[in-house]
Amino acid sequence: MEDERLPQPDSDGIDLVAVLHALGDPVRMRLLASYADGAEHSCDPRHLGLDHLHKSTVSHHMRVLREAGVTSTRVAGRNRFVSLRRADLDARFPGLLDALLASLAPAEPPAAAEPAGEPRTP
Amino acid sequence: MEDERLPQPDSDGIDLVAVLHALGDPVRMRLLASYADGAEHSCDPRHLGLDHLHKSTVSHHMRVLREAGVTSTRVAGRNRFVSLRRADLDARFPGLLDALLASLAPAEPPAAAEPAGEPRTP
DNA sequence: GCAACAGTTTGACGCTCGTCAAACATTAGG
DNA sequence: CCTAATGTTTGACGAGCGTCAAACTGTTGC
Repeated sequence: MEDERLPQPDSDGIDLVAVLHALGDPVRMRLLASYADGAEHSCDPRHLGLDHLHKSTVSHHMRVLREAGVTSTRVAGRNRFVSLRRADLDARFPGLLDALLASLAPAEPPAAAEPAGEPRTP
Repeated sequence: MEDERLPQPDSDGIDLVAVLHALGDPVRMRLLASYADGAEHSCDPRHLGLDHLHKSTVSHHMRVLREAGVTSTRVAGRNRFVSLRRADLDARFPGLLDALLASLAPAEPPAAAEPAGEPRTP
């Protein structure tokens, strides 16, 4: 048994209000931004830009996201791999995830038109 | 002075997390559904399908929505007229409102194929 | 085995939230 | 004026949330 998943609501059991409530927190929104790449992520706060938070706090937030149906957690050995349930969310709330992710990443499109004189975010 | 508005964040001051937090409550989501028609609505619980709630509770919920930038409240005499800030929300979070409203009204498109035997919502 | 690792669970703390009830404006009508 | 109508504000209460710290579970590697 190397591919078990932590308990989560099934696709049509995902409730919109529960999703919005889960996402109505800055930390969990940051987590969503991390998961937006579609890849699997560990739970270590340092891998998530959340150094300032205790690991039990991060664990709590990830449980909230999972129980709301936003994420899925795969258990492999002593690691947990968390990923976004994009297909399920898109099926149940078409366009919602796209709108959310587009809204929280507004500082990217210009693609570095600067003359490389002073990199602003090294 | 008959067209004053209660304090509200200006368009670019609307925060996504605050909006999601405001909408992460069943009562406020119901209010959003009522406001989806774009019209102005009174604050009376009985006009909003919220008979079971005290008017002060409804007043509180509407304050939360307004302070999050979701709604706007116009004061006219002893009435308050609340409406959705659709243009501002669409400008700041394109597609979000449409996705939300589409997701919470999944029982309408068939256009009443019933034999009109029992009108469900008189 | 055993110690280090990756997360979870439990308990505690302060803070916020949703709700009601009562008191308080402010306006409209007789 | 006095009263009714429409909401808002304040105070109280219980429930839930976000955070940390410490104890715990299960896994990997030596």
